[in-house]
Amino acid sequence: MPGEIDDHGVAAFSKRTRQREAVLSSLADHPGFVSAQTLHARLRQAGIRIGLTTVYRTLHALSEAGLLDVIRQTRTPGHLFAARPTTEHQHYLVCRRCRRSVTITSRAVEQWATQLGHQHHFTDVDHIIELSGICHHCTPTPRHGPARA
Amino acid sequence: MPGEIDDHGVAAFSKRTRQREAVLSSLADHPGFVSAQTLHARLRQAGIRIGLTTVYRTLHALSEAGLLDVIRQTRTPGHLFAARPTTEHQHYLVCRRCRRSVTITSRAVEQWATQLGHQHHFTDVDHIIELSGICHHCTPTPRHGPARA
DNA sequence: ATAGATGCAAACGATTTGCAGTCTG
DNA sequence: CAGACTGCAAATCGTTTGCATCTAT
Repeated sequence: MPGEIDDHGVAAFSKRTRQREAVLSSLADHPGFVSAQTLHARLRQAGIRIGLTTVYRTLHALSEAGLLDVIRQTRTPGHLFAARPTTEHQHYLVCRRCRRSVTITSRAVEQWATQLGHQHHFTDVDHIIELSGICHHCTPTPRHGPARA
Repeated sequence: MPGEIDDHGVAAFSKRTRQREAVLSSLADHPGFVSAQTLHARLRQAGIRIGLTTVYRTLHALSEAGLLDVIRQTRTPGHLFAARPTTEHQHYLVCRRCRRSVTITSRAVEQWATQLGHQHHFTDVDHIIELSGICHHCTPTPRHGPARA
């Protein structure tokens, strides 16, 4: 069968549908983190007919399958999703303002986390590391005027 | 313009009330993490008359003041709060089943996070590290010793 | 044909807010 | 007394679920 579209290696679904293609495609194109709602809006703006529910369900299935990374920020409600760039466990440094993110790979921290689990007799240890800050693009330029502390 | 009083510290409250005492007291007594709702129930069961709203507001104020640690788990909705044991930044290894938690202090990771921010030109870098697993009390298969090598 | 996928609307659960009444400094 | 605090109810908000319909295989 010549000329097939990349399956994205998804075994999380048993049927191939237009909307699931769209979700994967959008996620692949946009490297940053998105909320389900934002993704939904993005898809609709792209002319794709898809329901919010489906977006949620697809996102959920994908992260279950380990194809997505999910993060939550302490003050911001909801989850943020991003396609997992590699098969390796990664973390991100996300800009709180523009949401631009930098991928972090640190075997040291992975090991630290795992070892820590063993030390405390925990099994099935999982870790979530969320780094956030203000990137240089968003750094409030030190200007003159009504200064604040 | 008026001289603003920049209050960074522990001036979260200006009045002392019965319910606030109770929240702080309960938090101090129970070392683990609690959800606002659970804390509320706990307080009521202790015979304290307090509204859920107040619990939320108090918890919020306390964490703003840096007196509490707040974590969120990926699948579990809501936040979990715990009194900050020391003034140092700490992390926790939380059992996903019984919620028992172990306090982790690692300057190495703190530095790693901070340095990472600098490397990527991020300012105001903050990090959230959540470790979870199944503690030995809750291990599904009550075997002796870690079977993994 | 048939199990899986979709989507709308309603349900949900956690958290917030409007507002009137209460209490502390 | 004034402003801070409280609490109920209603409003939000992100997410999930019921259910009837559609569709890929």
